Amino acid sequence: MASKEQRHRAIQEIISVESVSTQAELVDRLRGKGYDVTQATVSRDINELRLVRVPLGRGKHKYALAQLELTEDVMDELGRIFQTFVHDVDRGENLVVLKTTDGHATGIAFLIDRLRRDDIVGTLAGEDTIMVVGRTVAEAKRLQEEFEDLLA
Amino acid sequence: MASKEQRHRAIQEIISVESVSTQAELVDRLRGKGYDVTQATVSRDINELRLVRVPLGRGKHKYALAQLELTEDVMDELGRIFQTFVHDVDRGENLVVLKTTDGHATGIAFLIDRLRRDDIVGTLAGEDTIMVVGRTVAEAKRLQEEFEDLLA
DNA sequence: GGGATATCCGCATGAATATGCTGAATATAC
DNA sequence: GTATATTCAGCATATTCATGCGGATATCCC
Repeated sequence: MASKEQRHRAIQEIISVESVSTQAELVDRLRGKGYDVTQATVSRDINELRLVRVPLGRGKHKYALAQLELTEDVMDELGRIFQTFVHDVDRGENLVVLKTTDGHATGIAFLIDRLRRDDIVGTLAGEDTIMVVGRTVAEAKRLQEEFEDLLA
Repeated sequence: MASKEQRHRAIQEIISVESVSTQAELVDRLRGKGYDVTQATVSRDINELRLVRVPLGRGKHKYALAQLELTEDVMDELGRIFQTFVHDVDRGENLVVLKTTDGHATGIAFLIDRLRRDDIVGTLAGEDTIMVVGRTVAEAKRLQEEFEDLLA
């Protein structure tokens, strides 16, 4: 018997390949692949998979994979990680310097990069040090404060 | 008279601050701010703003700003990073092992974690090695293939 | 001004989605 | 084994959302 998990994968595959605009349509596609389910089940699947129905304008819609990283989430995660691995925040002009547990600088720098903030020009990571290059001194100052808040 | 554009701004502000789960609720909030509209209008606004209703599990939902990066993007980025830093992919049962340029394992492992894939139980990173724990051998096998494809 | 055209939005309703309830299947405990 | 709990999914329906239509107001051109 086709498991729920398999069906979930099938759904993700379908919506990432073709453009599905309603659950009824998704039911059709699933039936085509041998998953005989109803709209109710698909609705629950969509909930569990956290899929979103994105409006495309002119009344069109399509289902899409939920964005896994909302900026808030990244900040949340960054918060947790900061408390664990970051020991110190300092700054010289527009350069914010973070001291981390040995070996974790690169990982944290990756995460910071992923924020894609306009006020961050880029990051550079060594073994236990990250340099975050702010666009301006003022922006770096604000950044420093934000980072410090994460530590608190 | 309050313009449509102002109302659009108000909507974006509302949903980014509080958790709005239905259009009716959004109508209430808007009325509280002096925008006297009906659900129909809000529905049209949501379409124009391309807002999505994200399932949060247990039947809860909230409206959110359209998401800019879909999972595909993360995979794209992972692809670029893999080509630069990952040298080898191997596997023993349900453990996929990645060999990376020295010092980059942690960073890449962070990124893999962020995919939050159901088929990945977790990752463990050393200096130049990442172990990705697959949920099953079959899934790990598929993962290995995916990773290898990224290298190609 | 007045007619033509376009935008906006409410109403009513149709379309789409979510869910309470139930029974069946499966896992877990005894 | 049987008993008990949990998961799963269908049905019927409630809830939520989208939209055709028409009226109101605005805009432009003559």
